[in-house]
Amino acid sequence: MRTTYATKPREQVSAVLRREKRYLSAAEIHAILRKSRTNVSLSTVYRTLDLLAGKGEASARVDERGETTFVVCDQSHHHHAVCNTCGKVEDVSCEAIETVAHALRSHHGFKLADHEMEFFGTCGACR
Amino acid sequence: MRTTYATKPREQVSAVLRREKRYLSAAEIHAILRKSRTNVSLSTVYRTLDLLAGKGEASARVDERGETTFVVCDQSHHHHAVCNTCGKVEDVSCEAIETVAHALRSHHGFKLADHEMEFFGTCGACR
DNA sequence: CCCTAATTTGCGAATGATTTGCAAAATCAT
DNA sequence: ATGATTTTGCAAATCATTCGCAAATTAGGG
Ligand SMILES: [Zn+2]
Ligand SMILES: [Zn+2]
Ligand SMILES: [Zn+2]
Ligand SMILES: [Zn+2]
Repeated sequence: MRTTYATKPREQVSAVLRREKRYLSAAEIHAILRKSRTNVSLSTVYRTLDLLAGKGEASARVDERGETTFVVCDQSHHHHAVCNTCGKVEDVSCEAIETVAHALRSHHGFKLADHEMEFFGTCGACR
Repeated sequence: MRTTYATKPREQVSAVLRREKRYLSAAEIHAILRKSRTNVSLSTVYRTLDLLAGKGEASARVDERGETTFVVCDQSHHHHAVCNTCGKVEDVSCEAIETVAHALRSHHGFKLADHEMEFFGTCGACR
């Protein structure tokens, strides 16, 4: 039978993501856990991140250095506004896509199936 | 003095991108060149791609396998519509962002500075 | 509780894409 | 052509991520 265990290491990785609310790499999460004397192996961090991403509880993004980073994430369709200063990520609802879909179809003959969107700027707290 | 030479290998890598008009990894470009008996080392393909991306003549994207891929690209701000069937990439002008910027500011207190957007679907030729 | 089966962990080794160092080859301005 | 400068190719080094496997944990009865 294929069940998934709720283990301590998994909860600890997940807790870091929920607390930080910003994109973190496996190595960063591993370092954060270490600092609080919580020993979770890097492999387990990687495996847990894959798990969370698979369940849609986290979403991934490759940063400029080529490292894959993760952030806790709403299950429903939405996009991310990332603060350039503090790194915090806010969920943003997806509107205006209907308009774009229509323009794509009529101007390019392109039938839109999916899309990705991400915003960068300065969040309210950092201004 | 810091000049850039227009060399044969660079032109050959660039030509592949201009001809294919789809996202290609360094390895794929290397393979395509090989097939046409054009010998350019993989290192040079990598270095040329970095160069093109730096000049804004190509834009990069990490595919689902984690490989960085490149496509020839207009210098001006725009987005990409990628065909799920043939892979061809079309440049799409950026509209509707004014609306989004305004909503981000009023609903989230977020000051938009930059954004990324990418579309996936079926192009006119593939329907 | 205690036991067993199923799943997960941690470690170190393997992988695979990208980078780097350096001598030889190519390019460019004179 | 000539010499200074930049680029190339190759092999070795990096570095994030994945894997294999024995030991440790978890879930669920009995
Ligand atoms: Zn902020
Ligand atoms: Zn959307
Ligand atoms: Zn197509
Ligand atoms: Zn835009």
